[in-house]
Amino acid sequence: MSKEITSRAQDYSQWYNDLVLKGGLADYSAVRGCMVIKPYGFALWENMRDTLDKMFKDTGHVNAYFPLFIPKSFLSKEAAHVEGFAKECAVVTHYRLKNDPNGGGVVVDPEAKLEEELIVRPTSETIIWNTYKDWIQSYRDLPLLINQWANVVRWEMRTRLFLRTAEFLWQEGHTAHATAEEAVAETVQMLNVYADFVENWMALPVIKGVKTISERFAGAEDTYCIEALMQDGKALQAGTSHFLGQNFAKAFDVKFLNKENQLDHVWATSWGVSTRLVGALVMAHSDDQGLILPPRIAPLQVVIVPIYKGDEQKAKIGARADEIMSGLKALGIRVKYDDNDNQRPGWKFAEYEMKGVPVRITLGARDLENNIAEVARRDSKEKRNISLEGIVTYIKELLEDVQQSMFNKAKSYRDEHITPANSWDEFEKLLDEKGGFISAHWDGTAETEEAIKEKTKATIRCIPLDNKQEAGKCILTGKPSTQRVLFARAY
RNA sequence: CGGGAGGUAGUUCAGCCCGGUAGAAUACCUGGUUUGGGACCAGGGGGUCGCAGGUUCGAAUCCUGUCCUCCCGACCA
Repeated sequence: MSKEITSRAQDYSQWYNDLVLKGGLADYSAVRGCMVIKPYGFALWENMRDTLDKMFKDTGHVNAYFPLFIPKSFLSKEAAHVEGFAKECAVVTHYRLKNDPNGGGVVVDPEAKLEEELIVRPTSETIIWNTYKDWIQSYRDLPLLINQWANVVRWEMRTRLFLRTAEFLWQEGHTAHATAEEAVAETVQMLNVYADFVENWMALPVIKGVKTISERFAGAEDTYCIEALMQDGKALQAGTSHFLGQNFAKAFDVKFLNKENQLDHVWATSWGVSTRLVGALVMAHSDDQGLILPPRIAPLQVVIVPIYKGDEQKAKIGARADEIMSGLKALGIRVKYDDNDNQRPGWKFAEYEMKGVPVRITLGARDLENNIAEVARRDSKEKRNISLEGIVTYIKELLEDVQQSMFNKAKSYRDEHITPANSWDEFEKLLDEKGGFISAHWDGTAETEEAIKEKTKATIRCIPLDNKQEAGKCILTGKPSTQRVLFARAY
């Protein structure tokens, strides 16, 4: 069968690709580094997007949209920012094509060169702050709490479906505040929103923390992050929230009059999550049979597969399935009845397992006689015969249970893979043999961080929030340290 | 951007070394039998061999260029 999946043990990377492609989430495209998100994958993203969007609005944010193109000069206004993004920007230099005089189709019209080149946004801080300058005059205009859903382009050398593509979809929040304290509070609030979403909707436990200076967003004073752990023991940054200080306000001259009638630069934040979350979801939960999607964001939560001989049985089962469906739909459950004659039940079972549908109901003629249905859950593969009387309630509870089980499973895996290391030998051994997060002392210097990365490929993923303070010695240099930080190899 | 592998039917691949009418399995269409874990029989349709040049009487096959993908590295969300 062409739909077989490479096992995790055999080739983890290929397993991931197989899931994305054969699970129907995305396809490669004709454009280097760019993917086509297919309807099933997009439905998943839409569920994530809609949930997050509501959470943003519940915390007082509104949506807006800023241009795809950014004048080149904008990007150079904030030194650290341009440093961070210059190497991966797509640049528009011309605005017109013409027929090739040599007959080779169309060519760029050399006459149509832009006065100032346009950058395809890798992120929107610059164009947004250039705009905020006009929107903000006094403290009464603050805070300004805006989010945008958009695509961005970062010209990556090496791409992977969802995890790193040249173009990706995301949201970016950009807020302006009167005080540093308020901006920091916003940064932390949005980090908590992300953690809440990823844990409670994606069933994926995260560690909240702060990035070291070298891992910080280009142009930020502080970068907060949520870090998740994948099944191969590698960490994945699932979201970031930045306290930008007054860096962009100064670069774009955004000032406001405070209550004391004094002019001051505003304080900023930005925060984002992207379609990378889809990749995280796939890698964290799925198995060798296919995707396993958490019920709360699964495009399809329940599928009903009928088993029948002849039209008469099919009609009877169909009628009963309709009742179950309307019961489920009344509770807001996303359900599909698959009575397609072209595939046999066994094929459908395998297919919906591949696609990670959380719950399957099998309804056959034999079941109708006994007034039951077979209910199978995707996460544990457990099957159980359930009386048709209370099946709707049972399914509702089962979906909650699957959601919770998925989180618990991922959490115990994660917790088992946060390991303290107290010597360099132990540190290297853990990285190579166990993987996951390694909690170790670090002397706080960028040099040591870089040296460790050089030697082991492991980076400091974060300094956990509310980290325990304890005296110790740096894992590499032996210099004094006040706390442990989390190291890991990462995506 | 460096190293390696690859691109032939919707999909997975054979054919290429040694140039001579483009193949298999699966999927698809029709009819029939089936249906509790990826059904079976019979018939049928489908490919500018990634793209562009070149060599040749003749190119999927040889040569050059180019695009895309995968894996490994450097860089990064």
